Amino acid sequence: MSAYAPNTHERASVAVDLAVLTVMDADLKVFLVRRNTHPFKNLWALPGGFVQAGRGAHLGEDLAAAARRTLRTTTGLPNGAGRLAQLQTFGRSERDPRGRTISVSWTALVPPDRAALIQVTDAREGWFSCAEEVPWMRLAFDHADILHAAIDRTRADIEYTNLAFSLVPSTFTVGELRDVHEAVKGSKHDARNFRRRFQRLVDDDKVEEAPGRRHLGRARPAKVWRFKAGLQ
Amino acid sequence: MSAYAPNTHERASVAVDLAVLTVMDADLKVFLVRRNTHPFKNLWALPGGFVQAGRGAHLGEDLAAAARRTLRTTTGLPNGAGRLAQLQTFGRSERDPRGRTISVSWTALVPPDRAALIQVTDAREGWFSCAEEVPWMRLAFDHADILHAAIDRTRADIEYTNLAFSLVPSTFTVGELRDVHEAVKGSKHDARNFRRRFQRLVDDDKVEEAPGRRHLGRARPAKVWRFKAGLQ
DNA sequence: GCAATAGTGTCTGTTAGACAATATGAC
DNA sequence: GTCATATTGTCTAACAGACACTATTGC
Repeated sequence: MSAYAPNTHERASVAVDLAVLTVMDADLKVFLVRRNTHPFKNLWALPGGFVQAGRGAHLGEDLAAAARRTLRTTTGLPNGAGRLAQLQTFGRSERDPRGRTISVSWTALVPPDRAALIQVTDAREGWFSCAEEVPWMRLAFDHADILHAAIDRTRADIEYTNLAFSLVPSTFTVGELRDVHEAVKGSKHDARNFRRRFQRLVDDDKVEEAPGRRHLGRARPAKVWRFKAGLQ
Repeated sequence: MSAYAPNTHERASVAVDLAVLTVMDADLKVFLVRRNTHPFKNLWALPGGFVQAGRGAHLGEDLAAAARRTLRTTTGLPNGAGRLAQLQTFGRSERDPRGRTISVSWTALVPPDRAALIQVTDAREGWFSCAEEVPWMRLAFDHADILHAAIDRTRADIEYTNLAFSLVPSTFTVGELRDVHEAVKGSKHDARNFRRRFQRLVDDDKVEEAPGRRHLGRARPAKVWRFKAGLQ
């Protein structure tokens, strides 16, 4: 940034776009909204919004603040209900026919109990299966690229981060945690080997037993656990 | 991006800023330029530039194209001489006193033989040690944050990617490759264990022997190798 | 001979992957 | 009793870390 040369560069609109992900029914799902305005009217899109301008004494919004606000206003979830992480910035000059728009994309991981609270008021928003539905959908702008990047990143990160704990309720069973791994990876885990890795987290005091048991269907009830270490 | 509301968002300048890294003398170094204009005049900064506007039939520059151009014009290296990877986008509203500026930051890994070709014409640009010098320097804008993010990312990625091969010449010795790992990690490796990991790359046909030998000082000459698998 | 780096092999502990049997509760 | 899931243990292969010696050159 050696010189300020307003003639040689245009100023661009800056948007944040969110890949809001959750795991429901052992399936990775993304929250999409249907556009009701030009361009790409009636196509499904990632929820997003423009970074707010500063007015008066205000200096304008942080990128992270814009992402938080967008998650809040498009899903109705309170701040902090999802884990936001900056993903990648997309800026192809033709990506928005209205004019030069830079999209700073984020992943937002939402636990399923929070996701269930999102009021799907009409047919203009909803959850879609990343494995079954999304590959057949045409998304607005370059949102298909963004979504694929988000899924790839999540898939890579779940191996060596605590990200999976952002996709289960605050207390959970080993089976629920395994479902999250399997939904994100798209492949099955050996339940015994998974349990052994989980046991190491217990031994390392990353996870503790929570009161109660939980059982679905007519199976044996499972112990309930809570993640202790700080998220991240 | 549900609606286009020009009144509620400002248009921002979009810059690319580059953490140009190389390993020289077994030390991780970054290329910095000294600003000769307001703001932060005379402070050291990452090389950067604004994303070019479209004019006439041109639609304006891609973000990656802007990064390539900035690397070329600030270092004199031809396109393709460095490995560019998008890092993170910084957008604190007060990060540039001239007005709202979004910085899409990149790491550029340059092999040392290319880095040596960069003409350091005057005292307004040069290579600085990330371990010895950078921690004591005040950089322009939030470039210290960007540089730390670049170093952290490089340090994390070198463990499980082929990134190190972008920091050695096209043919190299095992010792040179080990120097790169040690410079990036900031810690020593056991030469025997490192050689064993390297041997696996040879067995997997990722690396092949190149003609000749290379020796520095009065030590035994080392075999010379070439990375076979495509970069990345 | 001395200094300096290149190059090789062993032992041990950790981890992942493959694999089967028993336990518990709903129905 | 049947069904469905929870829970536990063994064997093997791959890999990392610690560690010592010989080989080859310049001086």
